[in-house]
Amino acid sequence: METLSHSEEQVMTALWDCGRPAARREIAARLPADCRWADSTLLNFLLRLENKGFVRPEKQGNKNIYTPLVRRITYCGAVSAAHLQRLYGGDLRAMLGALADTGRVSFTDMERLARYLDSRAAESPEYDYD
Amino acid sequence: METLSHSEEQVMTALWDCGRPAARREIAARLPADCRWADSTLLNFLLRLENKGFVRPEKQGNKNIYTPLVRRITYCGAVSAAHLQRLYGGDLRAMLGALADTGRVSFTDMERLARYLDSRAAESPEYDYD
DNA sequence: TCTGTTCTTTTACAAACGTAAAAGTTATTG
DNA sequence: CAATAACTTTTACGTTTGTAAAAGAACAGA
Repeated sequence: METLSHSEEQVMTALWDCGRPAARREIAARLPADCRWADSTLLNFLLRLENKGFVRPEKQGNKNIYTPLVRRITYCGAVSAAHLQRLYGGDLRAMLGALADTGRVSFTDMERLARYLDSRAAESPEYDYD
Repeated sequence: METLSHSEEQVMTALWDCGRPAARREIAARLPADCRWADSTLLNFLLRLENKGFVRPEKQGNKNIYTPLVRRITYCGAVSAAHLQRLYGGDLRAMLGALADTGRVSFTDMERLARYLDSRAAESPEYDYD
């Protein structure tokens, strides 16, 4: 999958947050506060996203309505998998260890995660990809 | 912490893999196969890493010996935390869910992770940051 | 229909990145 | 010591990224 730059990803995230195809203004409204861009800036990112196959614009009057062509979970899964591979050779435990050892994730978080994994394991055998 | 570009990170990883301060040649030897760069390319990345405070070079004869100034786990923890925040708002379960739902992590991996978390929880209460 | 407003598209430009040639310096060896 | 080999430093250049002004198209109200 094509990779996104930081800004492109922020735009895409805002669009996903809209929950449905959205126009420029709606997307802008969902952007984090530190993204107070000129209109043309945002539209340029949307154009780059279109070229990368992440959105399809559709004219509606003089406005464009943008539809996401990649699902959020698909993108996030791919990016996280790449991250995991790049930094930890694919070892999940190593990643969690790093997060814990640098105080980025608390004991409580880890416990919650453990419980989540247990429940998932119990009720979702369809995730056995081995 | 200063962020690293992809290439800079690869160089840093190679240096970490050396396990001790290392010269250009040793670092080059640890680089992944797809990084067959000219000498000056690698040295340039090392210079950029120096400017970002990640390594300190020390002349030894006409060679430079590079010492890492940032520990691997510190860097990895920070990058993973940023990743987690950026894509999942800090929710570990969401990240694991995305990895599992896109088939990037198997049921067995998840089980292993759950066991790891349990053992960590049992024997390492010093990781309680709440 | 004229004109101001709202949108988009095109063009632009500086900074960061990937990559390496050229130039300069130190070591080595015949 | 002269010539060559090994290294590093400096300079360079095309691409991608962040950001927006300028230019062009469509709409809405007087």
